[in-house]
Formats: sequence, C-alpha cells, structure tokens
Amino acid sequence: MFASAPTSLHLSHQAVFGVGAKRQTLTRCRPLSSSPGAAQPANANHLIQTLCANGRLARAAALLPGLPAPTQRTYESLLLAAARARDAALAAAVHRRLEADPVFRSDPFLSTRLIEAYAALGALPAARQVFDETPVKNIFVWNALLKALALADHGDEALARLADMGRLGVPVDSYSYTHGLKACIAVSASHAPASARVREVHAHAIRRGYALHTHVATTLIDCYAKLGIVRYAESVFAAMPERNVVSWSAMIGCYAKNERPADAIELFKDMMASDADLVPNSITIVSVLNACAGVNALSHGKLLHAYILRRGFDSLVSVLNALMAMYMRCGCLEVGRHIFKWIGHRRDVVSWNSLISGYGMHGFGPEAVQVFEEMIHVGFSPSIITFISVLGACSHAGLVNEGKMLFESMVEYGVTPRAEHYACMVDLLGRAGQLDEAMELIRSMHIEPSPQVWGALLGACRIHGHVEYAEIACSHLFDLEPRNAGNYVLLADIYARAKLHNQVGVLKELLEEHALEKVTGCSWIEVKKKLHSFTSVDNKNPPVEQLQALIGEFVAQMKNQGYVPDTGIVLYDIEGEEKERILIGHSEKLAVAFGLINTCSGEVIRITKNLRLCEDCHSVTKFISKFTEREIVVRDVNRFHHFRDGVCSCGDYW
DNA sequence: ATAGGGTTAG
Repeated sequence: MFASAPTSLHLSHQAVFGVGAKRQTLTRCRPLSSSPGAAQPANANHLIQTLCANGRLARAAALLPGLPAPTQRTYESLLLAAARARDAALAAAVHRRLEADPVFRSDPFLSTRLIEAYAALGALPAARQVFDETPVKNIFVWNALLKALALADHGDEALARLADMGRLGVPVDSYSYTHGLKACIAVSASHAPASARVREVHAHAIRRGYALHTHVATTLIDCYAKLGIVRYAESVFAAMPERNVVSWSAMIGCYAKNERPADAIELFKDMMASDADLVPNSITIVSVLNACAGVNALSHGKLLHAYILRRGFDSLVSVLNALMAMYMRCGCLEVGRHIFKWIGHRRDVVSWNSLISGYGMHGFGPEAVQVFEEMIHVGFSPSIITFISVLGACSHAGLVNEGKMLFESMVEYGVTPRAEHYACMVDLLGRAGQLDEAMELIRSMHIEPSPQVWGALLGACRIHGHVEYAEIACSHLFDLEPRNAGNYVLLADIYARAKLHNQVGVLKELLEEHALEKVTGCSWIEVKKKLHSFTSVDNKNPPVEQLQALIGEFVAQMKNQGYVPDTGIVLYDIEGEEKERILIGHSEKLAVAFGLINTCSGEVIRITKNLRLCEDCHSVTKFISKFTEREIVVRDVNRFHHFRDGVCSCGDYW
C-alpha cells in the first residue's frame, strides 16, 4: 500500500492537471517505477521540481546526478529555472545529463527548452549546437533557434534559417516571422542593412499569407518604426483587417519615436473613437503621454491624467513616471515634483532620472545635483541615463566643477563613460568657454568621438566665436554625417560673425551642391486645446502680417531703449532692413505674438521651438515679458526659458 | 509549449 503511494500520487497529479496524458502522446514517456527496488525516482523527481519552483537551484542540481530516471517534467523544471536564474552551469549540467539519457536525448520538446535556456543565457553557440543535434526538428525547435538569433541580434543568420525552412519544406508560422523580424532589426555588424532584411522577411510573409497576421503585422510596424521608415509602418497598419490595442499602440509608438508626436496623439484619438471595445492599456497611455510631452500638449496631457485616475492606472509606477515626465517637459516642474513625491517608496531609477532631468531642463542645476545625491543616499544605483541627466543639468546651469567631479566619479559607480557622457562634458566645458579643455577631453577619449561630441564642440564654438575649433569639429562632422545641413549652417554662421565672407560663400555652395535643406525653424503654441504652428519662412498667411506688425511695434519700443537687432547671423546677401524683417518673422516671435492676441491677460504663454532659441528672439521675448507683464515659457530643443519681468530663468546662459 | 506595443537622455 505505502510502497505504491508515490506512483499513484504521480498518476493522480497527471490526471488532475490533465497535462500528462497529452504530453505522453507528444513525446516518449519514461515508464514509471522501472525498478521496484528504487522507491526514489518518482519522489526525487517531485522533489527536484519543487526545489526548482522555489528557486533552490543548488539543491536541485545536487540531486540530479544521483537520479537514475529523470522525467521530462524534471528536465523542463531545471531548464526553466536555469534560464530564469541565469545559471549557466546548471543549464550545462542538465544538457550533459540529457545527452546521456537514452529516452530523452532526442526529445524535441526538451531541445526547445534547452535552446531557450541557452538563448536566455546569451550562449548562442550552445543553442545552435543543440539545434544541430536534434534529429527531428519540429516547428518549436526552429522557432526557439530563431528566438535565440533574435536575442543575439544575428539578423543575417535568421534570414538564412528562414530560407532553410523553405528549402526543407518546414512550414513557417507566425512565430517564425516575429522572431525572424526581431532578429533583422539589429544594427550590429552584418552584411545586409537592417531595412533590406526586414523588407525581405516582409516579402516572404506576404507570399505565405502571413503579412496581415496580427502579431506579424504588429512586429512589422515596430520594425519599420525602429528603422524610421514611417510610411511602411503606416501601410502595414492600414492593411490590417483586424487591429487590437497592441497594434494601435505600436503605430502610436511609431509616430512618437519618429518625431511625429502630433500624429501619435491624433491616432490615439482615432483609436478611442473607432471601437468601444478597444480599451487603451498602460503601454498605450505611456506612449501617448510621451507624445504629449513631445508637442508640449499640456491640455491633452491633463485629459490623460484624468483618464489615468479614473481607470486606476496610477497604481503603475511606469505610468506615473511617464505622467511626471510629461508635466515637466510641458513646463510644469512643480506638478512633476508633486507626482514624484506621490510615487513615494515605489519610485524606481526612472523616477529619479526623470526628476533630475526635469530640474536640469528648467535650469535648476544645484537641485538636480542634490536629487542625485539623495538618490545615492537612499541606495539607488545610478544608470547611464542618470549621469547623462545630471551632467546635462550641470551644463545648463554652468556648474563646471560639479560636472567634472560627477564625471570623474562615474567609475566608482561602475558606469563606464560613453560617448554620450563625453558629449555632455564637452557641452559643459564648451558653453562655459573652456574650449581648450573641451578639446583636450576629446583628444583624451579612448573611444571614437561620436557626432554628438563634435556637435557639442561646434555648438560651443558658435557661442564663443571660435573659428579654429569649429573647423576641426566640422572636418569630422562632414565626414560622419555629410547629410546634416545643420552643421554646415552652424559653421557658416560662425564664419559670418567672424566676417569671413568667402568661407560663408563656399559653405552655401556646398549646401546647394549636395541639395541639403536646413531644418526650418518652427514654433508652436496650444491655444484652446488646439496646436497652432508657425514657421519662419511662411509669411503668406494674412494673420502672420498682423503678428509681424505687433512684433514690429515692440521692436520699435526696444530701439528707443538702445536695442540693436542681431543681424549678424542672417546668411543671405541682403540689405540691413531686409535682415531685420527676417528677424521679425522668426517663428518664435510669431508664436509669442499669437499667444498675446489669443490668450487672456495673466495666462501663461507656453511656446515650443524645434531649434535652439536665437539671441534676438531671446532679447525680444525678455522685453515683451516686461512690457506686457506676461509670463512666457519657451521650450527649445535643449531646455526651458521662463521669461518674467524682463528676465529669463536661463540667466542668458544657454 | 513559443509571439506583438511603453517610460528616464544631451
């Protein structure tokens, strides 16, 4: 009676969960209680499985060698646990045991689990070996290999394996495509560019009738989003018959990632209007909040805030982090700080990073450093992004010594400085006028300086009129990013201010020769929940004339007080008066004028600009804030400027 | 048995 207990227990376990019988048909099954003398096997199998489930891997591993007959379930438990705990030694031990097992050595189910475990451990060669040694490769085995290739960013090999499947007549399924596509978008060293690989798999999926499968199509959208090919993502999305929250979220995320936040918000509205059963989840919310932050659409962000509270999404830290970041990026630092407090003990590194960068972008350098110190004090480990945030904050506030100390301290926290951190330091030193030190730092770099590093130097050269270093920076930038018109324009600007007109001409020819278009200055403002945007070149709209006239009146007032328009920067060969007219038409001034006309007195005017704020707009906006007694908050590409009573929060340092 | 979308950065 008692002797047979383990066996009957085992059987009833299978009967209760209803899995054993099914698995017996799928795979070979070891006969239960093969030797009557060993009451151990069934017991030991259960024990190992229990230990694995409770994370006690060392004990489970110790029992394995002495176990004469492990079951499929035992192997599976061990492999899942090894993958979860990143225990490479355990995975290898199970692998060895499995190879010596006459019953399970060729079992495709366990091969799949083994490949998955090796993939999770980053051991691609071992995963490949298991795959090669599996005699009967079912679709699960193939898909596990494709997943391993995706995790290891081996796009070309994934493509080759998909081709193998076709040649061998293995039917490819939707899982094969999703894994294959994920492998394709890797940018690591490979033969074919990522976009070519994705298009190849896309074409393959079309031929096999899988391109509209919900998971496959959603993955395609995400791939094209990551590659920046928005129109392909759009066409996949448009062709889908059946869209769910995930596909909508992927398309919204595509716009948000590719600098089209306004389209992301519009698509979210479409989603809400399209189907009552389509309910946004936390990921949708986070994407849309990010888009709101991107266009400074505070009123829409507030609507989402209300939605979050109504639906209980405020229980999720990720949502609160995104909400907090949205408020701060829309100019409401205080609200962001309040939400940070509200998150309380649930805050994670992202929350801390957000607060630091929030202070940074609003020019509160010392506060950002203080938050950094507090974060360390309460036991958080700073990440790569923490340092980018805090160094950026130092840069905006001109905290050179603090920045240097933080940069030096990075190694102590186990964070190796990357090009991004060097770019922050070059920016910090350069803005502060320490151009020689900035140059020295670049020369001391043990990694290749990125375009961002040279770009930071070039930006500093523009502020301080340093022609020599600007030329050095550009000699690299023209090589690294030949199609970036901004670099040519900056250098031309530096030459123009140095009155080197011949060189200005040379650069203008270069721009035309390569048909490079500079980014048009664009500013926008939200009035009555609607975004109104202005560009500098657009002076055909009748309302713009009215706005220019208003600015003209302010400028006339300012001239009486000794203001001289900053016409040194305009690159065209035109007369002084025409230059002034162009300055008056700068998009940021137009947006301010529009805000003055269309908002009530006392209301804060919030403007967003896609480029750095120019000196002339900065001076004029300071004047307007005093003259009209209006608070004006301008967000440019880098930071916030709070204009109040003729003074800007940046202290004219930006 | 396996799979799809998100947050912090200059």
